[in-house]
Amino acid sequence: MALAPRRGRPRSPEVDAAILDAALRLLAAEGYARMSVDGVAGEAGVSKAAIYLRYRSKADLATAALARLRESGRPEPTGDLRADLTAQLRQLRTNAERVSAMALVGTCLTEEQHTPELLTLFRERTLQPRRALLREMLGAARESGRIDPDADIDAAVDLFMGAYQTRYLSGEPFGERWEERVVDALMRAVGG
Amino acid sequence: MALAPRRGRPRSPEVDAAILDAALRLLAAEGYARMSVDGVAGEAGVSKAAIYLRYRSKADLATAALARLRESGRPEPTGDLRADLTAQLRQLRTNAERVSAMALVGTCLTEEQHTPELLTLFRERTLQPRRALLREMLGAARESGRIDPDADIDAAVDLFMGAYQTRYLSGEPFGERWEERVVDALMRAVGG
Amino acid sequence: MALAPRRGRPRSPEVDAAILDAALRLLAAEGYARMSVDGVAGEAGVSKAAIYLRYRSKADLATAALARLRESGRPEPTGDLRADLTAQLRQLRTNAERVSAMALVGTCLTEEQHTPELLTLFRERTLQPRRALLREMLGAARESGRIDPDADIDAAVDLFMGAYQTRYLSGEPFGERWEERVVDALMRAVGG
Amino acid sequence: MALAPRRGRPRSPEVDAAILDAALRLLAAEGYARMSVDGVAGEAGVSKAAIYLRYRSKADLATAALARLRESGRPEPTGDLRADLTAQLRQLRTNAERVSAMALVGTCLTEEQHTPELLTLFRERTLQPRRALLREMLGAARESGRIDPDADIDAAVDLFMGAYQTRYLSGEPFGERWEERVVDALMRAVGG
DNA sequence: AATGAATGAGGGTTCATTCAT
DNA sequence: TATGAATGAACCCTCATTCAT
Repeated sequence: MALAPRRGRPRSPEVDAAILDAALRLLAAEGYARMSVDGVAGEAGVSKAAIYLRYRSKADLATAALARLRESGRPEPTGDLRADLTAQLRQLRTNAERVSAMALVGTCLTEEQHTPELLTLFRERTLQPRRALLREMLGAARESGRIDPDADIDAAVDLFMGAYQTRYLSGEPFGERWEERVVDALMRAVGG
Repeated sequence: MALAPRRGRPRSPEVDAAILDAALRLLAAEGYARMSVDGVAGEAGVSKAAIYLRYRSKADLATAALARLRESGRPEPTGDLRADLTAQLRQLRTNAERVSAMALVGTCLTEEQHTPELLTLFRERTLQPRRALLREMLGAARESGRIDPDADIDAAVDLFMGAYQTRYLSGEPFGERWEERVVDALMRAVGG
Repeated sequence: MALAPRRGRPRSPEVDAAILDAALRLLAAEGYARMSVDGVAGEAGVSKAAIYLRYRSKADLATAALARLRESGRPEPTGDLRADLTAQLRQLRTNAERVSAMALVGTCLTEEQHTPELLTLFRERTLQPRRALLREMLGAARESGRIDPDADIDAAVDLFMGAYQTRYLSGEPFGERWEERVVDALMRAVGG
Repeated sequence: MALAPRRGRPRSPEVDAAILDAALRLLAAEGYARMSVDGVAGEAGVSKAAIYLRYRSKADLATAALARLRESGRPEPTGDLRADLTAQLRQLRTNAERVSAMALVGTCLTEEQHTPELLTLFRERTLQPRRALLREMLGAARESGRIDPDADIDAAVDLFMGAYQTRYLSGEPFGERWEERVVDALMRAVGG
C-alpha cells in the first residue's frame, strides 16, 4: 500500500489547508474582488509564493477554495415528506449561516462576467445536488401517491429553494417556526 | 448629499444624470469593487473631479446610483389573482433582466459588510415594495374569500419572491410557461 | 500666437523632463530589464502614477526616453574630407561617452526580442542619421573627384562606423591620435 | 568553481553540460536580467537546487555559460591575405548568427556595471583571439611586403572588426558579396 | 547528490482621492 | 464649476535564493 516514494521535499498539508481555509474565509468576508492574495497569505501564515506554487492565479485559488465548500449534515430523507422537507430547509438555513453562503452567492453573481467559474462551481457543488435531492424526494412521494399525481415538481423546487434566499435578501426576520410555515404552504401546493 | 448651491455656476442636470446612469451601468456590469470612478467618469463623459464634487466617495456615488433604480411597468392588479400573480412574475423577470438585477443583488450581498447601505437601499427600493404589493394582493383575495382563509400569506410571499432568483442561480433554463407553472403551484398553496 | 487655452491643471514641464531624464539615466546605467518604474519615479522625484499618466507602460517610457536622446554638437562638414571625418569620429566618441551610448546599445540589442522598439528607435535617431551624413560626405567627395571614383561608399561607411564600437568592445585603450589613425586608414581605402 | 568532490555521489557530467547549454541559450535569447534560474533548470531538465549546487549565484552560472562559448570552424590563414580576410569575415558573420553573438554582446554591455565579468570573459574568449589573429595575418603580410610597410595595423583591425557589428546594428541588409566589398575596401586601406 | 517547497523582496500597473489651474 | 495632474497605497505575480526531505 506504500505510495510511490515522492522525491524532494513534500508539500506541507497544513499549508495546503491553511491556504484554502483562509481563502474561503476571505472570499466570504470580502468577496472575490476585495480578497487579496496577500491577505490570504497573511491569514494563512504562509508566503505568497507558497500560494502561487499551488495555484496559478487568484482565480484558481478562489475556485479551489470554493470547491472545498462542503455541506455538513445534509439529513437523509426518511420518507415522511413533510418532516423531510422541514429538515432540509432547516439544514439549508443553518448551513448557509455557517458558511456565509449568501455572501458567497453574492460574490459568484457579481463575478459572473469576470470569473464565471465561481458561479459554475457554486452551482455544481451546492445548488444542483440539493435540487436533485429535492426532486427525488418529491418524485418518490408522487410515485407512492403521497402527493398529488399532477404536482408540478419542477415548479415546487423553485418555490422551495428560493424561500430562504429571498427571505434573507428581504431583511425581514425569519420568525418562529419559519421552516414549518414554508413547508406547510408548499405541501398544499403539491397536494400533500 | 450636498445641499443645492446657491452661488456660482449651477450644476448641470445632464451631467448629474449622466454620472448616475454610468455608475449604475458599471455597478451592474462590474460590481462595486471593480467599478472605478475613472470608469464612471469616462462613460459619463465628465471628469473625475466632477464626480467628487457631487459625491463624497465612491460608496456615496454607488448608493446614489442604486437609489436611482426604478422599476418600469409594474402592472396594476386587476383583482384576478392568478392573472395578477402571473403578470407580476413576468414583469419581475423582465425587469430583472433589463437592469441586470441579479448582478446588482450580487454586489449588494458581497458588499454587505463593507457598504451595507447598498443592500439596505436595494431592499427599500426594490424588494420591499414588491413584497408589500404581493401581501396586499393576497390579503385582499383572502378577505374576499377567493383564497383559503387560513392561507399563510407571509410564507406564500417567500415562496413566490424567491422562485425567480433561485431559478436564475441554478442556471437551469426557465422553459416555456415558467411563470404560469409557478403561479399554478402557488395558487394551490394558498387554496385558490 | 496664444495657444488654445487648455483646460484643467497643466502638466508640469519640470515633471516631464525629470521623468525622461531619470529614465534615460537608468536605462543607460541599468539596462531596460533592470530599470524599474519605481526607480525612475524615485530618481525623478515624482510618483509612479505621474509616470503612468504620461506613458502607458514601461516600454513606452523607455522608448520616449530613448527618443529624447539627442546628439549635441554634430560638426558641420567643411568640405575637407579628412578633417571632416576626423571631426565626426571625435564627436561620435565624445558623445558616446557622454550618454553611455554603448550601454544603451547593449540594452537595445539585449531587448531586440522583447522590446524591439528600442533598437528601432536607436537606429532611427542615432545610427541612421550619422550613416546618412557619412554617405553624403563621401558621395560629395567622389562627385568632386577628391576621392577615387570607384570607391565603395557603402563598405566605407561600415568600416568607419564600427571602429569606435569594436574598439570599445575590445577593451583596448584608444591611445593618442586614435581618430586620426583610423581616418588615415579609411582615406586610403577610398583613395583620398 | 568548486573542486571536484571526492566523497559521496559524483556529479553527472551530462547534467553539467545540460545546465550550461541551457544557460547559454537563455542568456542569448533573454539577456542576463531576464534569464531566470527556474528557466535554466526547466530547459536543462534539472532542479534549481542542482544548479545552486554547482554555482553560487546566477552571475556565476551566467559566467560559466559564457565561458563555454567556443567558436567553431575558424579558418586557418593560407597566406593569401585577401582570401583569408574574406574567409575570416564570412566565418565571423556565420558564427555570430549561430550563437546570437550580438544578443550576447548586448547582454555583456548592458551588464557591464553589474556583472563586469561577463564582458571581460566575452573579450577574452571571443574578441581578443580574433583580433590577435588578425594582427598576425596583417603583420605577416607587411613583413613579407604584400602590403604597404606603413600600413597601420592597429587601425585596420578596428576598421575590420567593427564592420559586421555596425552593419548588424544599423539594420540595413548585408546584400550580396558584402564580405568581399568590405575586404576590398580594407585591402586598399592597407595598400594591398 | 538531488528534489520540490518555501520565502522575502521587489516589479509593473491600477485606483480612490486630492490639488492646482 | 469643472478639468486634468498628482499622489500613496495596494494588488497580482515573479524571482533569486534557502530549506527540508
